[in-house]
Amino acid sequence: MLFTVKINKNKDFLALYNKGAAVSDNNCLVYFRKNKLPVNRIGISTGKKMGNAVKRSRARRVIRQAYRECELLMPIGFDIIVCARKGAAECKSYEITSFFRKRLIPKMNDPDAFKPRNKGVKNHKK
RNA sequence: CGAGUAAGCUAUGCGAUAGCGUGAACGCUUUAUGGUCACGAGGAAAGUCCGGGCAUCACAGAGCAGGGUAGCUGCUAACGGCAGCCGAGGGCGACCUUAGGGAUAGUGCAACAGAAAGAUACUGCCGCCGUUUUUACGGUUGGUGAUGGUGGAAUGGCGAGGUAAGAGCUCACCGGCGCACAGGCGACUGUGCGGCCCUGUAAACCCUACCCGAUGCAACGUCUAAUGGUACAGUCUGUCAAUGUCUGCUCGGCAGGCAGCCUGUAAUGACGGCUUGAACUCCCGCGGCAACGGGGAGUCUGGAUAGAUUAUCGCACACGACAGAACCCGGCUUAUCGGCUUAGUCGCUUU
Repeated sequence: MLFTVKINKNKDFLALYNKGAAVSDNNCLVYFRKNKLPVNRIGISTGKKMGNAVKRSRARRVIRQAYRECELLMPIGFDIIVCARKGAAECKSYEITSFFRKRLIPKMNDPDAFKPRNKGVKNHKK
């Protein structure tokens, strides 16, 4: 992968869960956030809810393949975390690719993408 | 042909495009990197239930406690594994199952039922004595031992003899126990003799024999940036006398706590450990019933580190189960769509 580093620190994962913007469908849930670096950083999370080790590996591979296909289209300078959901083990990789293209990339390019989400959360609490 | 038994093999295949990890040589002044070639999950990789290797330690040693194993002989690095055999049980048979030491070392328990779950007693049977015509009733009495609806289990079973009534009291057969002899490395088997003391339970405590230090690769080792005196370690000095640790306890050993000075180290990251090993394949007029051992030739073919070993499409058919290495081996157990091979057994039909 050309412009991409892997995320392997629990600290980074927690920061994204709390402060990142999110997009989701049945197969996966994506958090993202600007990181002020010249590269993208990606992490893939497959929890035990997914199933056994074979299913989790399958989900991880499909997501990685989808990311690879979309990589050149993405803006640079983001942290991204993809959490696999139950559908990810059975679906084809182009399903996730199209999800990335139609939903995720437009939002990443939108400068106001994650401001409204934070406000929205606060408003719900009030 | 059908039914059944045992052992073993296999684990969708092929192609196209794109991509990932490791290694090799090549290209480039070097780095970055580039294309090329080779290789890249399993029979259970799983559960983590046993056994080892390897590593570390505040490991002297002894005893007790604790844990494990439990027919015999062998195999093995070792085992709770495997092989062969013995005993017991099941099947017409091929064959299968077996947590299979000790109940005369001791203690405990045996609900309900039943007279009784150690045995003394009660009830019964018979003798004797007394009362009485007999029957029957009674006894500070003697003998006897299993008749007593039960129960998982009742003093070996069953038959005959025997007797006042009975009883292994005697006898035949069967079963158990002990001793002797014979066979076997041994578990054990066979034969003979003997007397009848011997309820079950040890996945109840316990006894006997043998074995066991703890922790696991996030073990452990090497190198290193920055900061600050934060944490840890060490020497020395002063002071305190309680504590920690060696699986638990005892003896015993080892280490001390606090303050000050000085010296050093660690956190982070990288690399090693990390894959050549009790390895795999083939062969032998090799040894052994076998597990296994010996010899010869050849191969080396996962080593990731947020974790590579794939994604998408097409074709074929029997429409694809369970399932993904994380230090490495030997087993066990559990999950599993199907397909195939070999060797015995029983039954039927035909010749």
